[in-house]
Amino acid sequence: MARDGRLTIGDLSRRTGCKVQTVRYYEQIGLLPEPERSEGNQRLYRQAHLDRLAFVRHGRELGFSLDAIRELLSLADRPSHSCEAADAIARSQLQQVENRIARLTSLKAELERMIEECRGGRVADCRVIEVLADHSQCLADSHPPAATAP
Amino acid sequence: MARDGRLTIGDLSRRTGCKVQTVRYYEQIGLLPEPERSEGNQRLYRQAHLDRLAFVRHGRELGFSLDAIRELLSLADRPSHSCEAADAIARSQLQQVENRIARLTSLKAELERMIEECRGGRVADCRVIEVLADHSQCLADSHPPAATAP
DNA sequence: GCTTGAACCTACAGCGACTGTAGGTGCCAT
DNA sequence: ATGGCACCTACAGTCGCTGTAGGTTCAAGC
Repeated sequence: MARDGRLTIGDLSRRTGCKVQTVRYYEQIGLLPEPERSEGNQRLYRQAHLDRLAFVRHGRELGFSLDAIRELLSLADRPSHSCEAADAIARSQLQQVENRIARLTSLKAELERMIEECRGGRVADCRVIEVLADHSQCLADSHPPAATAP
Repeated sequence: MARDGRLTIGDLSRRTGCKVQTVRYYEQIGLLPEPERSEGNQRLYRQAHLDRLAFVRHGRELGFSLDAIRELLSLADRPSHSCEAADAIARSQLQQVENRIARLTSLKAELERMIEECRGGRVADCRVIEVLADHSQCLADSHPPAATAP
């Protein structure tokens, strides 16, 4: 830790579990304010930066987009306002999470069915390949794209 | 449909629900073989291309990565081999889907808790903001990054 | 035969949310 | 003074598409 309770970017990174590059990225896109610099041009952060970064990370862990977090931050900066907007953002996030769970649950069922019926023989008889090749055997709904890996 | 049962890229697109650009993209990354061309340089596909594309799309709907699909395709091309590898890919995919469901379920619980306790007052009292600001109130596990939108 | 307009072509930029690399500078301990 | 790590900037790459610009081909209608 730098003197006067100032934190280097590495300190910030260790305390939030957020990579150094990601901190710089957040600054670049305007999610974190530019901190002071040392004489040698290194970033020096204060507690307020740490709090703000923790807020961002926590939002990300809850699946909020950076845009949603940006909006939540700007709401948090005006504490006397109504929290209707924050509530709406959270509700929409909940809705999306529920949709994803539903979709993944049906994928899970189909994957289990595929695997269950694969008896470890030759590829020609493999249900995994067969099910993929023939959509008509499929329970899952069609076109919407699958979730990407986290 | 072009003559001789050949399909244009638009036909392929309509029959698989896969956008024209995406078909060209799959060709570019080597997931689909280059088809013949007409005299005017337009792609002409056969049934085999349609089957292969349907396989790819179905795999994507089940959440497989393009790399996993590439491997499944190469297995499908050698039908006399053991299907052990295909089974392993499907099992690993199932594992990932289960992990995502578990993670999303705990996010859902925390979002519900946040929303439940937000009584629509001022931002200063808003649980949504408060929970985001204070990680110690959190039930969700920490560092792994949140799922991205599907 | 000619015109129109949709469908096709290539090449490339952009999305979100980072992550990694190259090449250089600062800082601190020994 | 020197070693080695942490820091700096700038930019490219990841995944799986999607969109755009600017041009060509095709089929149908007149």
